[in-house]
Amino acid sequence: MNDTTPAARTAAPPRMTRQRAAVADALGDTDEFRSAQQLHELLRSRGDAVGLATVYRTLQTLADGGDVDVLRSEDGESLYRRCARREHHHHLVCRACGRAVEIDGPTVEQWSASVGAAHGFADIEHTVELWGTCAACRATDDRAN
Amino acid sequence: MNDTTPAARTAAPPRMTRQRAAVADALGDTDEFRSAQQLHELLRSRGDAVGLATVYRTLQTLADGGDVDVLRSEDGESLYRRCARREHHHHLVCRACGRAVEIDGPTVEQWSASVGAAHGFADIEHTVELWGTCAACRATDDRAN
DNA sequence: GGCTGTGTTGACAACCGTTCTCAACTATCT
DNA sequence: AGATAGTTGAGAACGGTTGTCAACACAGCC
Repeated sequence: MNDTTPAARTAAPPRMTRQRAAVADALGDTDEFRSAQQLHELLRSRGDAVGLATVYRTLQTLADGGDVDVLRSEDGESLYRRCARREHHHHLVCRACGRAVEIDGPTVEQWSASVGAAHGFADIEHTVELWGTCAACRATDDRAN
Repeated sequence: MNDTTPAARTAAPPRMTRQRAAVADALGDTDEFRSAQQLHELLRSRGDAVGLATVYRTLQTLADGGDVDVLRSEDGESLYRRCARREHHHHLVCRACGRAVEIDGPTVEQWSASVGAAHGFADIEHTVELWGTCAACRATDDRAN
């Protein structure tokens, strides 16, 4: 009943590949939330192409490990970004370019827990995201008009 | 330059049909958020079937008119429900059954506006939803174990 | 009541983001 | 170098949603 691997339970020793490095690198560059498809395209245009499926897989892995934050755009697309801090936080995101600022919802955590309890709900999670148009994008917009 | 219709600008006089009534009725029944597909199935099983496309269209119309609230489930599906109040509010939603309670985020409105302004963002909107498991669903769950 | 004309419907195709499949590939260990 | 097992990628499949368009049915009119 003894395992051949020392780590026993965890079946998968992760492996460093060009593709994973490329995706991680692309995320490291920016403070903007990016979709899987955008990243796929970005990598392709950079010259080190990575299969779309691999981009999705890698992002999912990174997200599971807490290395990147995921959120859903207003039309349901998943957006990814590497945030400065790993602790729970929220975002103020630009609808147009994806640029984001990490913010705290000071009272949100406690509030959500107590509201949940008050109504007999358990395992409370909360979604708190702010959307807006950043100054840079507004400038671009004005110029276009 | 005069129109044949009295209302001029608004090109579309809405028309009451069996289908629209059925969808509205199905929404009136419950305090649970339901997906378009669930409603479609519900109507079919009730005997007064409505085409899936029509369900989607009707829900969209109702949502645009502020007659139903829409939110995205954790896996991206759109969920609809007729809420008691039309004013802006948030929800505490059961992950399992969709049952929802309308809640206020007392300080959220002001907070989001000021955070947005502080970072030079305009047209701020916020997404604030609470997810949990309601008492009834926990009971069902326990019984299953 | 019947006519008529325009908003509405529904079966089906198309779309789009995402996940699955599986044979070829390659990082890693020996 | 060779063996092993995790990884990749092209393309198919999937699931929710929207578009298409000919048949249909409300609503006003005769």
